[in-house]
Amino acid sequence: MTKAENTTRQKIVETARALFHEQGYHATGMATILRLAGVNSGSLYHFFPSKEALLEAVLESYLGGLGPMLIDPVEAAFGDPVERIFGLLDQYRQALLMTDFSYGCPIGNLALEMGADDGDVARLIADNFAAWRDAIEGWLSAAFSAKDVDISGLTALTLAVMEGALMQARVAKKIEPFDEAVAQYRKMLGT
Amino acid sequence: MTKAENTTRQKIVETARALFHEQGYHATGMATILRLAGVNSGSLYHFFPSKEALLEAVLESYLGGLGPMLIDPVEAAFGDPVERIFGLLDQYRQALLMTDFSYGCPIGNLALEMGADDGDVARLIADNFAAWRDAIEGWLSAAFSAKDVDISGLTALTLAVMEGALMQARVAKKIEPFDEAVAQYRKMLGT
DNA sequence: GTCTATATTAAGATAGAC
DNA sequence: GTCTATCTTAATATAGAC
Repeated sequence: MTKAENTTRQKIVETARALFHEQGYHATGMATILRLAGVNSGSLYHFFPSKEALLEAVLESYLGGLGPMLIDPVEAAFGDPVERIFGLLDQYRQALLMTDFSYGCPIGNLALEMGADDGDVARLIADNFAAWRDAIEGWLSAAFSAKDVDISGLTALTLAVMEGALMQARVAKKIEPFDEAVAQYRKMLGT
Repeated sequence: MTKAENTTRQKIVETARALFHEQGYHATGMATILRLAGVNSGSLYHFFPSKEALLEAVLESYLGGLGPMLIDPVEAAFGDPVERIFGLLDQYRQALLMTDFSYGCPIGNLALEMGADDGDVARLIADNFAAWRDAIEGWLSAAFSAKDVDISGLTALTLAVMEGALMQARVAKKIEPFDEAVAQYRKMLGT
């Protein structure tokens, strides 16, 4: 994973990632992935023994991309830990607005669609959530460690607001529920 | 809908509701619904022209059941409007514990799985969310109307906590994230 | 690693007698 | 309204040459 990846494999994972995100896992057929990736069946199954294995690779790519794609840019843009949290929330907000409210959290979507799952997929989803938790918990610790604050609880609430506010705005096809929930959360943080 | 429903139709909707909830919509095959409902293909398609139409009936049943199945019992059990909110949250908590953390919000699950949808299904999901919003907003109004509180924003935050806390506990397969998020929310309400 | 062709099963849905 | 039988297409996956 450290050196440059095989181009074909990479193209397959990126195409699958986009389609799983837009349509969901079960609603996406292998044939569609093959067509959009411009790859033949034999190549895909050379790299991945099954559709589920491909999903696992997608989840690994989310895990690997969390830092470089989301956390690092936000940390570079904002020095204050609390503003980093709102910077992250604003990323979601912008994604909602740019996609006419069709954007959903890729991990949250898969988490709810794959609910019953109990194998590597479930573990990778949990790993992704744990990585998000760690980043947010780090910021909250930096901001509130000296005070009498339940950092772990505040982290759980923060993630709940992110996922729950996104879900509501997407369903209602308007930004208000997201903005309102975030505003209440900000007020609660007391900053 | 006011008189007693056809038994076969009812059985189909109930079976589909359970399977869609446990497995998701796309992961559930018509053959499985037919087998578990003990009904033949011809009967199902007599009542519902398509799988999507069946999903719409399921979503209508959730809408119709929200009051009798969830809101009314909670209102009967708790007089205080704030305790009604926590009574509702405790329903989710109990469901999580009783299902070994496989329980998910049926509407939330479908909302994220059906994201791209744009027809009757999306509208019915939005209607369900709106009905939840109305119930919670009513309780929050009763509790805080006299004070300087953004009732609409607090409603959005409440729903976000419900959905987001449930999602986290389900993914982590433990109750802590749910309890922590709810505790922070309660602290925030200042009651 | 990639190609074409194809196997196999399941999907959603329909036909037409009763 | 219900039955059995079946259609059609799509699904995931494989075979075997190159």
